[in-house]
Amino acid sequence: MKRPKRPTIRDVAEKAGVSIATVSKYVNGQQSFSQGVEERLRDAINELAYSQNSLARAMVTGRTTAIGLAVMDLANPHYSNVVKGANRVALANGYNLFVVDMEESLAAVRPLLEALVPRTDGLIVSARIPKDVTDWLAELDKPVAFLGQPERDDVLTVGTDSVHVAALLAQYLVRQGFKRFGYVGYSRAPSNSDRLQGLKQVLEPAGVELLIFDVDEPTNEAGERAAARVLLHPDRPDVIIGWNDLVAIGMMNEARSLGFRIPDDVAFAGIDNIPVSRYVTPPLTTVDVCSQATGEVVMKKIIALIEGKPQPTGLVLEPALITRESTQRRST
Amino acid sequence: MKRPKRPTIRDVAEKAGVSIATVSKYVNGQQSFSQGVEERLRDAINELAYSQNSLARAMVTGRTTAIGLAVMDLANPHYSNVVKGANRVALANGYNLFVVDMEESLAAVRPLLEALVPRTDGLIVSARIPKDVTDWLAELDKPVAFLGQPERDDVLTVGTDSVHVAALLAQYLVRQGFKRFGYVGYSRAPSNSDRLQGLKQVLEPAGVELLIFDVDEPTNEAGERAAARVLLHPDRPDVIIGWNDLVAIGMMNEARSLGFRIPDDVAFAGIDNIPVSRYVTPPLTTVDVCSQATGEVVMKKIIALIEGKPQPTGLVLEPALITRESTQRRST
DNA sequence: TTCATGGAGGTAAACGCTTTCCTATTGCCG
DNA sequence: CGGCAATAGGAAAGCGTTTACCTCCATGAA
Repeated sequence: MKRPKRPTIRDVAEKAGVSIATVSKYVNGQQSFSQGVEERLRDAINELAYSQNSLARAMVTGRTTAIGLAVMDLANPHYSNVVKGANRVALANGYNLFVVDMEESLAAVRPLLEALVPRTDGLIVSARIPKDVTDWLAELDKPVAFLGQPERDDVLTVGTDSVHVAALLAQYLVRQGFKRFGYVGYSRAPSNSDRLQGLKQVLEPAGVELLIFDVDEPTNEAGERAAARVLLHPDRPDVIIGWNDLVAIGMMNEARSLGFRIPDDVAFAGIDNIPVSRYVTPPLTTVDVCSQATGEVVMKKIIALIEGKPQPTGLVLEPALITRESTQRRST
Repeated sequence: MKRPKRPTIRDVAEKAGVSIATVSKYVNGQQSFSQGVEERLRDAINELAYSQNSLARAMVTGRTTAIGLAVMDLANPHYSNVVKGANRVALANGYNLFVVDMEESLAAVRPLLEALVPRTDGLIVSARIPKDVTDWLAELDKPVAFLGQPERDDVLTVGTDSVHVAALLAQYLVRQGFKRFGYVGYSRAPSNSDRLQGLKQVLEPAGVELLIFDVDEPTNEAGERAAARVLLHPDRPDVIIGWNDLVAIGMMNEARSLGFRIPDDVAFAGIDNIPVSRYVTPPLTTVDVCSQATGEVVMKKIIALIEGKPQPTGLVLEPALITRESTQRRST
């Protein structure tokens, strides 16, 4: 269909009657040229629609001007926002951002990253990948940053403190007068135990019950499936905290189908503050984990690292409690 | 910080005491080896933690086993789903998918794509990019596919028919008895006029009014901003169609804040059937545009193209009307 | 007129790999 | 034990660039 091979620097040189070195210098704006040469070069490039082969360039310079960002699930708005933030900063600094979706398939993650590494100057990887892969990445010859909770203290990690996030939410809910807490976690995430710790830290001293449930994926659908299990529990919670907003929203929806009034029969809260949490009914109480800022910060840091400026390895962002109607009882 | 240069095939060859050709053959499993060599190779590779430099490989083979997908806005769940579909198919076929977010910044799109082209075996680009870029892409030496409405008939394009999508929705709404239609479009998208055409095609014969408004970006926020303009119009519509679900949801939310009852005072419908449209209150009537299937289909086709199997250039998916409560009046 | 100066433009090596084409060794059969 | 095919392993070219280094010519100062 499209036979014509891409033109190379050699084609341009030939057409313009100069050496390839000259073309290279012209394309990269490295020196000035006599009027004749400059003109011929410009014409040749336009006629051939030449553009640099970034692969070949990267091979010799060792720089790709690209950064890779590997996330667990692009369909999760939390990650979409991280990507947004990262992308803006990358573009503003002249880097391209290549995003790859690991699809929660932890097994296949290594080859995927191996393919990504040589194509980029630095990598941002969402945590929650196998330890051996983490270690391999950390030993790499190029900067790597992680999203989430630090697993090693010698590598750049950006995120909020899960313990703190959970505690923040629990404190507020206790103050609201809730007595029986349900937590629907995602045990495959390492930070699940941190969140539990944060909850217990607040709930135990307050003498409040905590029932723990689990979902097998952090999605709306999993939340819907989990809802009945939680709501029909003999000791039904009066407030349910979802692993994230997606799970909480799924549960809340199902709860309504089952005839529960929210928040009066049962209240819900999530974590992440994804955009839609404002739009569901009732609007969802949640904790803002600075998704977009995370992307921005991690990108700034990794660019600094790429450019040889050493950076502190850990960076924790301050979460913010977002209270909405899903936890505000009229009686209170 | 991380001084050690990545090991190359040469390091492995040296350590194992063989030639680099042998290492290459081993790594790519191209021939059998004597026991001694095989063992030394395996050990050397493990000890050095060697992995191929995919850039160098791509240079010589001319194949990257990667596909690029450039979308307008990754934060739009419609695109997230396209990506999901595409990613699954890519992975299943041994390709990596690199996603880039063009951020609606049409000006900077050309350099971005120029960087992407040499790094991939094929490109999928969401339509709505400048004509000259489209043409440049179409002339490329590698397969390109577009998402959306075909702008040229010699290049693979996958999507739903915008005229049809709009008509489908309009038909249903007319049948529901709505009399004054509002349409809040996104005029910067070429398909906006197709949608208008689809609406008019149905509404004019039915003798139904159509008021047209515009948003400057297809987001929740833009919907919220537009809502007042539409709702306070002297000739207020009894049903409002948003450019997409995001806009519709934003408007609906604002409408409720303004005290309108939905759908009794004013009904809303969107387009795309993004996941959250089920979870808002009331659930949003919309048209499913097969986001995920679009991704799957376009990826299958482009892989076929890469592997030399010619494909039909156009492929239109059948949209499906999704009726929900946001347009179901109790009175009806 | 001469000679240093500087800048335009060229030559060739190198980046890390694959692949074609050889060579040399092995195993097998008669 | 001789001869042949089969096959393990190596040498070298080449993918499209950049870049260090070199040459050459024009310019200007003495």
